Amino acid sequence: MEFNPTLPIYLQIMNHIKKEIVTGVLAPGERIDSVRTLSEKYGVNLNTMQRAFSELEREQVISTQRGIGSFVTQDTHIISTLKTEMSQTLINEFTRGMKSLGYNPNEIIDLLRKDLEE
Amino acid sequence: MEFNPTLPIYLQIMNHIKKEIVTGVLAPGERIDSVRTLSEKYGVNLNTMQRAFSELEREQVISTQRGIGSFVTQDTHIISTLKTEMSQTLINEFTRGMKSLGYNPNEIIDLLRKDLEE
Amino acid sequence: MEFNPTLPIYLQIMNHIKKEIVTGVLAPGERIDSVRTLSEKYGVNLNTMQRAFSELEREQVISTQRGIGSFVTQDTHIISTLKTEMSQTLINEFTRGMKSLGYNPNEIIDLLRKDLEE
Amino acid sequence: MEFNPTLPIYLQIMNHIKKEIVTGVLAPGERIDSVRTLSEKYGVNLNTMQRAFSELEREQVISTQRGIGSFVTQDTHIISTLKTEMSQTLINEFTRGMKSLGYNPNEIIDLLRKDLEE
DNA sequence: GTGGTCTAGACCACA
DNA sequence: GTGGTCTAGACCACA
Repeated sequence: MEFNPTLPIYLQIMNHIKKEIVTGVLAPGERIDSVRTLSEKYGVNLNTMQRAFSELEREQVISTQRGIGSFVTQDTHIISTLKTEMSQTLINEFTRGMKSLGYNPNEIIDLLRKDLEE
Repeated sequence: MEFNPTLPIYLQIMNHIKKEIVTGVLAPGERIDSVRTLSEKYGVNLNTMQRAFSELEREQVISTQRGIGSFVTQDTHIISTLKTEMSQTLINEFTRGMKSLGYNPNEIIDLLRKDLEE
Repeated sequence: MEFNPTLPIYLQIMNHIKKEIVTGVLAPGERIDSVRTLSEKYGVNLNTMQRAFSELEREQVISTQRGIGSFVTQDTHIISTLKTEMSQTLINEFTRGMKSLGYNPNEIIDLLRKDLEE
Repeated sequence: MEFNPTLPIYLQIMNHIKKEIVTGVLAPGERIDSVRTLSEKYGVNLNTMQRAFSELEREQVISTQRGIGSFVTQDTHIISTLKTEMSQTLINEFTRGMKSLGYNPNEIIDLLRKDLEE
């Protein structure tokens, strides 16, 4: 059995920023705090924050302009795709876990519905 | 922002054993491998495995008889409660995540249903 | 006027490795020296070499297996595309330079032909 | 492997001025801005600009008269030789690069011709 | 100020 | 052994 290692910090930061974009905390086109500012805010090394940013840029979620700063994408299609991807990941983790406990699809939906109706 | 630390290994082991009990891999009343055997099998320190066992015993999921061994509880009520607890944890994580993405209960159920119908 | 900065070392290393792949010095599927070995061979920091590798992997030119090593892609289509891209870059630099000196296409071709016939 | 260091700034400036002479932006015999003026325009140290000028003078591309200023050579033979030298440098870089990618002379000419015909 | 690159060195998971 | 992550800190180009 292999034990769960911690999700790398840069990935946790990426997820956090993505969530802020998907939920509108960070609006399309909005300027994001500088890597310096955020590295202090998150309490991580500058390089770690830069890695998060460069990966987010590679995924076209943000765009960076040297000497100016980084900005949330203005492409709402990318943002909606992001939301779908992130929800799909949650769904997959959930259904995989429930199935490994022995629940079938109908039971999973019933349990979820009961929980949400409370 | 705080980062997710790794879940302590003894808790990961506990969850793994609980899952085996809930899904019937380990039957009610069945003898469990010794702490020593399992610590080698999982590649963890003996103390770590002992901690997992003592916690499981405290939760009445297993019972240990000195000089004889450890056994899965025969109380099926405890086992079914265990299953409910574990599924509830998954449900909570899932709904919390989906809500933080901005989905409302109806949307969550719809997305899950579509996913499970595939 | 802006002055040419040095091409980042990790890009120079990427180009060097790409050239070895395109020319067959590194065969498809062949194992590449470890990042440690190469960082010593090239006299650069381990992190710089890792950056070169991770970018090459992102471009699917090499594939990396944790704990084992990195390998040249076996996809010959990727390799031939790589060759085309690299030659196109050289062609663009050349024609841009010649045109800025005042040569027209026919003159450029003539000069090149005379040079190559020597 | 040795890495490409940045071309010294005075050489970059020399090339830039040579290109302006070869392409006629600076006509034969035309007066060139003073070292002082140009060092500010290029944003470089006065000494750097002086070095560029003294090298250009050594190559007889410009001539300087104390107290009056610097002038582009009136010798069109020198200018045409300059053009040939600069194009030869581009040709050498290009053919060396293409050959190191594995192309033979005929292929190089074909690729260039196709590119220029577009 | 801003982001980009690089070094030096540590610790980790995996095989 | 192998690659992956992270920190601390330096220097750079660009605006």
